[in-house]
Amino acid sequence: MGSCMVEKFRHYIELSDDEEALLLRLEEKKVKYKSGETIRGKGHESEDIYTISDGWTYIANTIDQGTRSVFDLKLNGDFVGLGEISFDNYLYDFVALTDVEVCPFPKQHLNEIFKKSEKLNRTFYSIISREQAILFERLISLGRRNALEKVAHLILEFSTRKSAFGVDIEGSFEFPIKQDLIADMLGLSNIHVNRSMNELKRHKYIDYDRRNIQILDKQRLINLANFNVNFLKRPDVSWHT
Amino acid sequence: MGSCMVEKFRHYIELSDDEEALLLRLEEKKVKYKSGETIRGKGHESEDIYTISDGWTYIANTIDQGTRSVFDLKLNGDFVGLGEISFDNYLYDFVALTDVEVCPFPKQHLNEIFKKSEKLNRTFYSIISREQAILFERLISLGRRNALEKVAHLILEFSTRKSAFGVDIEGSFEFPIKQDLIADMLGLSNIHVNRSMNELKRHKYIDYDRRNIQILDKQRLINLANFNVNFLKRPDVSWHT
DNA sequence: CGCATACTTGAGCCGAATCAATTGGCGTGG
DNA sequence: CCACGCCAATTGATTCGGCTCAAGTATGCG
Repeated sequence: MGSCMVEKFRHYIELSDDEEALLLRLEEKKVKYKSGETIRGKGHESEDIYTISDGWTYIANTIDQGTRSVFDLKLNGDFVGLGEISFDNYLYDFVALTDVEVCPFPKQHLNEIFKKSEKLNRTFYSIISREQAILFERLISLGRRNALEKVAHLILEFSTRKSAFGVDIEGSFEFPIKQDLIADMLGLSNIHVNRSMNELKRHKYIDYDRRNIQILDKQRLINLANFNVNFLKRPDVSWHT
Repeated sequence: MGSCMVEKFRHYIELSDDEEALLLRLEEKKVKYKSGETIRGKGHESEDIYTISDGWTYIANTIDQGTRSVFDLKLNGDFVGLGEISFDNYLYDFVALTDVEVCPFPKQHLNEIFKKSEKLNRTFYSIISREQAILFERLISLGRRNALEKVAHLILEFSTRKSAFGVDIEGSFEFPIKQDLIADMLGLSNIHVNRSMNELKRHKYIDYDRRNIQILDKQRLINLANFNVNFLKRPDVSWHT
């Protein structure tokens, strides 16, 4: 099978052969990690950027042995480290949530890409742009939504992010995330996450079991969460035209 | 006086004459806004990126006539719109907090810069990188700090951001921000922000009046807020070497 | 001097945290 | 194939931080 990354870029732009080759180079090396392993710890010096080729990972910060903030999940086709590209040491932990396969590559490869392809350079700005939009929406959740809305919004966010490139079978999708992790993403306690998810289930917004979620009434969920359907849309890379 | 932007870039890198000219072009046009004016409303189509040449502004999102999220303040020398570069419409409001002077310039100017100077291109990645670090720290505040810690952290953040390029006179600095705005940055009510600030004052962490804050015991404040002194440090742009 | 816009303070309430069990699922080994 | 043990999910009781509502006080400005 072709590279997930190349496929993803093809959603944004047309790729020349040279450009495809440049991208393929980012995924030459593949490394596997087991669920729960820290791929790259906070403070660890690293010259590498990563691509997720299979599985789920997350970026987090732990203080005080017990309080953790989870900034984002990184899925198949996402980059990790782009936003920290100018820091010598990684500021946060990068952890395998499921068993994963990731592709580390040196930052220098990016410089080469930037140099050789204006179009790819712009696409990377787009990608960072989208990452920032996700963070902004998370800030809204954390600051101004209650627990039920937070959980609802998160579910919609990942439903959308998954279905962007995968299959969306009747709103049902894989969601192998422990409630503790959701709690640390949303600034809640795991217990309250549980209560909120059960309330969503009880009121027929969603249904779920240990590893799958099904959205039963998407529109009502969107209303509840005040979900902005645009913020995850495919970024535009042709602002030069 | 020279351009603030050029001066700021000089903190990061050496600039050739050509590069300086490219940057100066971004600040050719200057526009003034009065305190409270919306410089560029959410949803408004815009081809422009902005530079702040004087004053304070903020980026925010308002829903429901009463719930607002303020993502960040943008000060002298900051960019606005970089992170939204690939969206046709601005996703959020950009508002003048004090009387300000801003410099709008078309996105196309950036493409030219990226094309002509690898070094400047990398510097822009660095700038975005730092912006992201600020957002991550805000996520920690919103998710896992209590009101007192949130306020303490915010004060330290802006103290640091101001002193990076300005003068830091005995920890006292201008802080013309209404408590409502702090509340909407931290996900609190204005009333609770008030109580928290007064508690910080009562316990001699800080002193303040309507427009200035003075940090009385920086180390104690840093401990309270669990402030990471590194996250705002000058990003590195030489990751290619 | 008077109005408007913050800032301040108090009382009561509520959403979410914490503490404390209990249940259920699943992998492992006997 | 079942029993054990672990870990996540669930449920209940209680507490508490921060919100809301409601007044009152500065501060600045025309």
